[in-house]
Amino acid sequence: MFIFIRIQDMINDKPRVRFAPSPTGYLHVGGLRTALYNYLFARKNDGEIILRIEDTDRSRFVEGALEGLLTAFKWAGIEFDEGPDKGGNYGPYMQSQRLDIYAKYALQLIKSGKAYYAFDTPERLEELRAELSAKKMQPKYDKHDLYLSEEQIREKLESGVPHVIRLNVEPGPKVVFEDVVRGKVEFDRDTIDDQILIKSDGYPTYHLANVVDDHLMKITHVIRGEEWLSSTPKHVLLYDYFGWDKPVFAHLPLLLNPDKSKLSKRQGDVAVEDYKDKGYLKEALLNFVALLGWSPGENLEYMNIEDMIANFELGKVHKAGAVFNLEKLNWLNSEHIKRKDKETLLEMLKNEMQYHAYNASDYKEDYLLKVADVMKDRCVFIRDYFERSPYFFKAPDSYDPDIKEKRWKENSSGYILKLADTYENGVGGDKEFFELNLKKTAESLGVGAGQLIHPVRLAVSGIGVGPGLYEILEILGKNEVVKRIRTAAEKLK
RNA sequence: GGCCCCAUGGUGUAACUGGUUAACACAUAGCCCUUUCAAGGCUAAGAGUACGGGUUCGAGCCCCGUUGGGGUCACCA
Repeated sequence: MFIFIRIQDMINDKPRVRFAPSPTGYLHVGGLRTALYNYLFARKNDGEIILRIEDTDRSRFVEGALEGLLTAFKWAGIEFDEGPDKGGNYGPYMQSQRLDIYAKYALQLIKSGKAYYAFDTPERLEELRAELSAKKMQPKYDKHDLYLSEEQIREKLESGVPHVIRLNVEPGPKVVFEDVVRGKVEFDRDTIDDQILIKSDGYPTYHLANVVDDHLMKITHVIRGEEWLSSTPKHVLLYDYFGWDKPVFAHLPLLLNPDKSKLSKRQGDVAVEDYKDKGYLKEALLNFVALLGWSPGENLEYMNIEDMIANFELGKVHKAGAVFNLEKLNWLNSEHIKRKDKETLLEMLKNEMQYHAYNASDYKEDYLLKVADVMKDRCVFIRDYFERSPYFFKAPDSYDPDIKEKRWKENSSGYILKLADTYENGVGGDKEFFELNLKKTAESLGVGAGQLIHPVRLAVSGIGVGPGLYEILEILGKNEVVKRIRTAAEKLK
């Protein structure tokens, strides 16, 4: 880390990082984590983060994919400094719009002998692969067309034989690079394939495009998932062939399924959108995903984005893959809800109402504010306001039979009716009023307060759990309380 | 299979450049609080750091090997 910072200082350049997804139509939570680390790194180090779309596979074109990505990032609150929607000085940021650039650099490589044309048919390549893997050898291109004469090449090109451009990996010393999270990583050159750089449709492959773009876009740190580690030597070779400075590499540990395989759709939700729809707060998702592979130490777990930026260090990223564990995400969600101020919660509550067939305008603002506040310690999701305390939004239309069985006695109707009268005739309406009068009534009835508390809870809420009874009564208000008690006394008789 | 990466309780992580009984959080169990349920507080159980060697006065931290897991080997990214 120190070395990197020094170099930054020397060339007086801010760190520039990028998130470079292929547009699959949705944002993967692993991608979110990668983007987040890039974002945290950029913000922490006063650098810039750009979004670049790696859409060089025409066969995988997905309509509206960019929009989906942008929407997810907007929801998550991750803002890029440059990108296809924002522009910037290093555009275009869609690789499909940079084809001429890649062609130019590929040609440069051909001229220097570091790349060559190849005219193999897919069938021949398939056979070659089959042959090699039958011999238990690494499937690798055999450099067949490297030895074509200039005449032959010109002839084929002129007659329009489909061709690709391949990287020419020559014998030499090991390819070595330093990874911020993993340290020194080395590969023997003969294990590196003559990767296709330009496909027969004229589009570049990832390997060429990302190296060219990272260089041209002045990317200083490449922070990406571990699945890229084994193709990094190809990239390193490209930088060397071009004579360019290499960026700093940091390969992040993978996000795993409970069975420790790479996090996949088959074993659960994988799109950011899914988590949003399930009711996770962006703060919680970000917080959770940040902790998968990184820890600020000092027992810090709950973090908002500012905390994360302040504490983030690439060097502290863990090496091993991390299992995506929903239980902790749930806990963080409740934790983030719990710490929201009630005004914020009110807005969230109002917004959520539409999904539960309620209308925010049917309730007074300060009423909802009290509800928001009193229930927040009991909610893992905002929808829990409706699932755990529906009685704040409508009078109970049924009563939990188990609670009735347990708490409702023969005399209950009479007792709570008497209490309703006391409430109705009393002066006041705060929780002390409800508590005092309940206790007085119990006393005059010669029974314990519990004989009233539990039936009243059932009467006003229909269930047996929730905030303190007197708080519920205060929020509901005297008239509603009296009404609900009388209704219940009748229905439960 | 080749290559590469990884390995601390069930899960996520901590343990300064090797230094006393391996720490925290989630989840689990119990207790306290609350005449409810949560939240909160307290406590418990749960790893001797995959295994085996080595270096060292001393190793979770360093070295070697083994095992296990993962990633990657496309005209996908």
